[in-house]
Amino acid sequence: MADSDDKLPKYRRIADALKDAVNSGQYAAGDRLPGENDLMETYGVARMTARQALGVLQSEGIAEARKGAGVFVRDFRPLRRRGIQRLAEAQWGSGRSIWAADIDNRELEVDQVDVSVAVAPERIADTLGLEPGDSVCVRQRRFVLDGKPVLLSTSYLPAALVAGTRIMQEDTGPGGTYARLAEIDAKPAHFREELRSRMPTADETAALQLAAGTPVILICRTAFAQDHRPVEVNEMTLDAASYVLEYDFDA
Amino acid sequence: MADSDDKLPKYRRIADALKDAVNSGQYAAGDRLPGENDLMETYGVARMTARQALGVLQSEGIAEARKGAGVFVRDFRPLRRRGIQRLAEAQWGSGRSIWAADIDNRELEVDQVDVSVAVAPERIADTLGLEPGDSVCVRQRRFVLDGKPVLLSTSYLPAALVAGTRIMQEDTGPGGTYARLAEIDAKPAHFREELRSRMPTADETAALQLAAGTPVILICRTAFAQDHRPVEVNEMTLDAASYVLEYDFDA
DNA sequence: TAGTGGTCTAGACCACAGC
DNA sequence: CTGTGGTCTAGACCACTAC
Repeated sequence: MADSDDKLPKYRRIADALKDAVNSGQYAAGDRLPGENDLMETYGVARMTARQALGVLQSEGIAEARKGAGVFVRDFRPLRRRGIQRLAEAQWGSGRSIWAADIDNRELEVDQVDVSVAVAPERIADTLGLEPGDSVCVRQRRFVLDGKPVLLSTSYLPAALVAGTRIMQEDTGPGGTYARLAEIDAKPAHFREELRSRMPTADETAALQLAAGTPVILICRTAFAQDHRPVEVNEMTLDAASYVLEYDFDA
Repeated sequence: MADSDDKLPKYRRIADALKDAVNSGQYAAGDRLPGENDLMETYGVARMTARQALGVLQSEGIAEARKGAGVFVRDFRPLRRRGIQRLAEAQWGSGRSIWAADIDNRELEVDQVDVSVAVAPERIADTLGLEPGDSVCVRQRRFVLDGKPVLLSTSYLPAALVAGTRIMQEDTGPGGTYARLAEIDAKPAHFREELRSRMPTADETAALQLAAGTPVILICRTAFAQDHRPVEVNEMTLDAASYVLEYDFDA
């Protein structure tokens, strides 16, 4: 109701009607919506107009087109990421992975791993307090939930610091990178996370298999040792539809 | 270079060429990009195809169309919001607004204020531990930076708790709502912020004057008193292009 | 094979911006 | 006023999906 369509373009009215139908429960998550041909007939519009209406729902993240099959209502069951508890020393200090703190009885797996050494990009060198041209250990990973990629992570550590440690290997051992840093007198004591959100690039869309209308959340985390020296920068790219981020803190 | 266009659709190639030109600095923020007519001529394509190419840049938040004028490269200078320091008691305890912690020598102003009493929505009643049908004080505000709205905030407090206090007025006085809560034995001691990101609804697009291709960040903050009783829920909607969120914490 | 969405063309009229 | 983007039509061919 309240279809106060003064002079809304046709495609907006059709889109609004579809959205109302979805919100009213007429179509549930996973259901197929009326296709281009259906809309052309129902509303007496041209193909491009029906298409544009369906495009609105896709760009708002409400629906998802599957080639040759139809347009479907998207599901939305995000993972809860506890920003602070997950990095408490009790997590990795006890040999558990910090990623274990993310799962709500669902499986979060590492899908792709790549470890290499390279010259530090300028912004990383700045943050880590390195000289231009210094090398860093680069650890790239992709995380998959229920078969769908949800997170890309690229971690940078000063090569001079971590040379010869298990951090240079694909499997960093119990407690992960942070437990290993603790063993070489570089135990993380303080973290800073910076968050942004924007629409994905084509590369990100491919790597995370993102539906149209899904933003990404960028997290840049810097880990500092007790002496305030930065020891790691971790740049993450999250499928925004797959995550809720939580931060708990005192006044 | 590296235009490895195997079988990319025309509009994607045109879009990629434009993106390269933007990234290489050929077009700076605020510059006008080649219009539909220019692209039709340059690439020998139909109007809808040129249009689709420009649509890619807009939906990725790179460019912004202005009716009757052209398509322009968007500017991007986000505001830094320090999630934890800004809520430290030292902020509001000293009579300063928590919003003062957001500005980087730029003006953040309240644009619209509305204070009312209403029945608590179900999710709010749940979070605040109220019975269904209980009333809440609802404080709605819009914040503007450099003339552009960047943040919508709706704060809910139990009506029984704040009745008769300055929290029910538009101007809550020095230190704001939290300072007033402290005066009635409900001083916030702990906070939880939950973050999501998604594409905006039509209402949000209008209220925040969002360009196409701009996501919103949703923050739901719950404030707890010393005795762990929830005293406020604040739902915020941020223009994602206007904000960087920062959280600092110890291991 | 029939139907779906993805891409593309070649036109059209409109509202709005800037000169 | 001219040019811009916004909307819309009526066709077309393709690749893919499901049956």
